[in-house]
Amino acid sequence: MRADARDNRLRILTAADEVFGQSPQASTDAVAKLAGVGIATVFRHFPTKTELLEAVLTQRLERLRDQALTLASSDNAGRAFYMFFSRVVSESAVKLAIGEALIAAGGAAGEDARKAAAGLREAFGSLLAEAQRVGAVRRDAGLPEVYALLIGASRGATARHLEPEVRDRMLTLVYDGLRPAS
Amino acid sequence: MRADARDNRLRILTAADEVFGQSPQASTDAVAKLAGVGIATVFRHFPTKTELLEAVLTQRLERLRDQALTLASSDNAGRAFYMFFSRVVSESAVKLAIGEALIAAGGAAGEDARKAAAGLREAFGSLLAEAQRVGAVRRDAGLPEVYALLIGASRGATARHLEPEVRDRMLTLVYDGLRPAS
DNA sequence: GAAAATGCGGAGAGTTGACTTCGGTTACAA
DNA sequence: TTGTAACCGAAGTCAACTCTCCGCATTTTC
Repeated sequence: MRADARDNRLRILTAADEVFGQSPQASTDAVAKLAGVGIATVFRHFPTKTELLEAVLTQRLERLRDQALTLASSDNAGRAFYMFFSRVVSESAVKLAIGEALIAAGGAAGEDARKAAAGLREAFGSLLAEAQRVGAVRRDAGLPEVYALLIGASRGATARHLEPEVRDRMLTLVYDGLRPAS
Repeated sequence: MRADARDNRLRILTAADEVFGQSPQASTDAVAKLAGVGIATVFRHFPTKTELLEAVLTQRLERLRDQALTLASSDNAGRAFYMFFSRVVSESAVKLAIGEALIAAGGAAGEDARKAAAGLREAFGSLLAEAQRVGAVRRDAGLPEVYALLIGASRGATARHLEPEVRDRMLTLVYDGLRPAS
């Protein structure tokens, strides 16, 4: 692979992350413009728009998974769990919007994105299990519902440009529901 | 207004609710087909697609507000609050998707929809206040964060066709966070 | 330093969807 | 019953967007 090609691919991915982050239904033109390349170049690297969206989504999911894995090796499992939860809610809102655009556009998510999503879910599961083991999260809470709550909280926070204080108070409510009954 | 015109308008609204409920980005053609009228008829009643979406959304929001008001006159404020919360989460998933499509399409929501949304929020606020008065919901929870939680839970439930049992377990977590510390 | 191969960019083909036009039809009043 | 005004639907316009073709530039290799 030629050096300029690899370079362009990276530039396109970065630009796509930025553009789709702001509006997941932006046109491919917009991505090309921001990346400073022609439209054809974008389509050469990512034959369809769906594949481009998927690449961006996969990248974001993997980044989150890595953060979860890093936190999992922390010595305070409870803190790690709640910290990751908060981080996802405040930062990853965009990712979910992209995932939805992808599903809406291409029907089903591609193999890579699916695998990345499963990886993230698994990493989050480890975090949850550890937090439950040390008594920071109630034991009767299963991964499916906690994960749903994570996604919901993220999307609720995105929906209307929630102010940080309101978001934090909302998370307080969520966390109080997750803690073991004292 | 001629009788057939009023009739058609109603048929179009019903069809639009159905079509946009399944896929908010459906074409106007699809709505016309389901309503059994020509495309021009749809555009005569709703000059732009945005207005059609807004009409559907407004209708749904008002329906929800009416349900909230009905429940508010119940004699068990706590039960009324949690029942409404659950109902919104299980039923209104679609409405949020429509609202999002509207915002994505038209930029800002129209006047009618905005007013209907405010009405719903206010009705929900009454429900919350009553529930707090009788001690069914903790007093330090404000309307903004509880409303954000409502929206988030709804959207989390929509995101991935959540199974009913998982959804209920998620709501258990949310409700435990909302109850006063025992 | 030049040939060969590979990547690049802009113009355009093809499709999709919002919105309009116009001839024919139907509801309502006299 | 009949005139007319409003309404209806099919076909058409127009803009936007995804994806392709082809001449040109750049990198690589000897």
